[in-house]
Amino acid sequence: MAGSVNKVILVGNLGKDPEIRSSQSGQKIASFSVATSETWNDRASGEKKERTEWHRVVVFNDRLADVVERFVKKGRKVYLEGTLQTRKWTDQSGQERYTTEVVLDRFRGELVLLDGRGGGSDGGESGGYGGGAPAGGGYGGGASASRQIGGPRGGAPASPAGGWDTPGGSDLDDEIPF
Amino acid sequence: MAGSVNKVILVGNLGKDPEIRSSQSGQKIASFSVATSETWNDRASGEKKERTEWHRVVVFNDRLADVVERFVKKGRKVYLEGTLQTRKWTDQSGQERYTTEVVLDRFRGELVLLDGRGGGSDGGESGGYGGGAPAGGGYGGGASASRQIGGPRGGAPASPAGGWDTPGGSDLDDEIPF
Amino acid sequence: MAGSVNKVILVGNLGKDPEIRSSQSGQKIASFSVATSETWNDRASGEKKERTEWHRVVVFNDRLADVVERFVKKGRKVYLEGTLQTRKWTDQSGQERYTTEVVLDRFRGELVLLDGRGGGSDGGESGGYGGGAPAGGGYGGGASASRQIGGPRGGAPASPAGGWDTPGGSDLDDEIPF
Amino acid sequence: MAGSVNKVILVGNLGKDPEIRSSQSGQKIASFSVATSETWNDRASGEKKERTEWHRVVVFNDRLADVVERFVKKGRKVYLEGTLQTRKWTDQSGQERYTTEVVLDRFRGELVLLDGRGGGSDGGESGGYGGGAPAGGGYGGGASASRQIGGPRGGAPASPAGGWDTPGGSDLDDEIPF
DNA sequence: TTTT
DNA sequence: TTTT
Repeated sequence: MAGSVNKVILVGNLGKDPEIRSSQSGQKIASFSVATSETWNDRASGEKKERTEWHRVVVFNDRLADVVERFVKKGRKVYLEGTLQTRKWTDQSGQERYTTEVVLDRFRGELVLLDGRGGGSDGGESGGYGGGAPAGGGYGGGASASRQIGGPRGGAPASPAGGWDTPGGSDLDDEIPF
Repeated sequence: MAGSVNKVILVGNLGKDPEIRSSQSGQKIASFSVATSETWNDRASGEKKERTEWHRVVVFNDRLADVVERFVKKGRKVYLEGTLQTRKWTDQSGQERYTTEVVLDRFRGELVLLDGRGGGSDGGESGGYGGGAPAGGGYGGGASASRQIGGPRGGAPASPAGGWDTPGGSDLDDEIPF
Repeated sequence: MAGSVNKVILVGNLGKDPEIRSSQSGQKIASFSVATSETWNDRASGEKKERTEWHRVVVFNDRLADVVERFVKKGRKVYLEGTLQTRKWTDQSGQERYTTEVVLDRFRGELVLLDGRGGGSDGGESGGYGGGAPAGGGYGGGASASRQIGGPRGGAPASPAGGWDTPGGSDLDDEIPF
Repeated sequence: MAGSVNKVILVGNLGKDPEIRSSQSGQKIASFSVATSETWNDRASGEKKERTEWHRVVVFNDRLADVVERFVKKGRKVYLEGTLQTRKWTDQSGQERYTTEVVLDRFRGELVLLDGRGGGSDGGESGGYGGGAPAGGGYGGGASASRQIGGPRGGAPASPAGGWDTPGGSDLDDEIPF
């Protein structure tokens, strides 16, 4: 169908450290669960209530999965954007099951780390994003599925301002042979 | 958890007419499935491929459910925004199952009708949004869960411009005793 | 026009403490600037570059403006959702000017506080969200424009699960006389 | 700043046909204005009111700009996603001015055509998306800034389901040497 | 004016 | 399983 949009935006915390595995072709895949929750005051009882929702997230994207592996830990808060996908599988008893996941793949998906704190209970976090500067990666806290080469956003952002604000100045395009 | 976001944005078409039912307390509930799809050219085979995803949508909101009942039909394209919720249920064989739905409720959710066409195969659509002007309802093609009273957006949008651009003019607040 | 969507989603940090003022009708209005930025490696020079964008945010919503006043300070990171609005005004020289703002109003807009840290350079922050528990307000870190009464999300979230997962159990509606 | 998000989502109609131009480096650039509007019933007067907002959109992305040039016409409804950017310029009188635009660039931005109708007043639209099937382009109504090569979504979407649902079947990765 |  |  032409003309559709399938987008999930979550801000939440990881319940556990991500699982990292590889596809048959060697692509890195990361998966983890993110909790979102909401609180409200029950009108009837006057009590404060809370409902937590767990979201299964799967990252089919080498670069993003690598970011996950290096910087995303249990307890960390992330902003992420992906698509909603339901897959069918068969359980041990032969029954068909369905699982809905938030998928970040090669083409769509964004991941932003939202806190600089350590990743939760594992004090042993080393080289993680939260521990200081990324270990020589230039990872700046945000990553999208846009491109594979050249870092997080992989080049220069659209920056018309440059050229337009500086008449006579060189067009940004000249500087970015993309 | 403080500080979380749970948001789904879909643009897609309904596979069937919505189902309308009532809760025990008399609240109107609407549910329907929305298809999103994406096409791509398979690199290996050179073939054009398509993948369709079906999303289960549930509307727990009297006013929005009413909009759904009146204007949303099979085949129609909608923009909608809701939250992702997974609920547990037990199937006939006593097994636990999980179903993930996009929920629009009293507090969050938006629904926008995106085409003026008839709603698909049912030629008998009468008084529907797609058939021309809404039949005396003032429904303007967009509806949010923000409020129950006063129509789709229930009053006036924030319009500081008015007051600021027209010094001396009456503050919009004066007109909207909310 | 029926069928339109106007939505801005930002995650960024406040450059200064918010300004709080009142409309003629006594409504509280909060405004502040949020910075978003992106970094990339310039392909030509190999240098790391950064571009910061400043967004003007205005909150026309008593309850949300109150949350801003109490918990949102310089340096804090927020998630917010609003609509894009451009207003015309006349400068001192009589020239027409336009300013584009992200507006959270009575009907639309969401604000989520994303860090628990102190609010930046002003060590004098007192009673702020970042400093510990909100001072007797029950503010849970997230707030939407959905309702005025009853707290952040003002009641109970849609929770069909309850009723459905517990056959024979009372409908949630019974518990939430909303 | 690490950890920020700058996102605009619009669904609206074009006020005029887009303008297409080229950067100094030969990159195609498209720009157009999109109207969103909201209607509400004024509580005081009982009148129906409407407020239309115009958004300036600029596409710095060869492929997307090409899609705009071919399929996006006056009156058409589009879903688009971009980033908010304000640029400074100097008017004829030497005064500094600011203009805020929604930017779709090489790295971020999405564009989805939402109606199959003709593009408005120009009855002469030929070969346009709205006139039926795209004229041999494989453009399927949605386009993102994700990649330059290989069509709209440029390959295969993440499709773990395939491999997982069909044990023994070939991993999708095998088919997509990306 | 923020942040990393 | 997270977080506040």
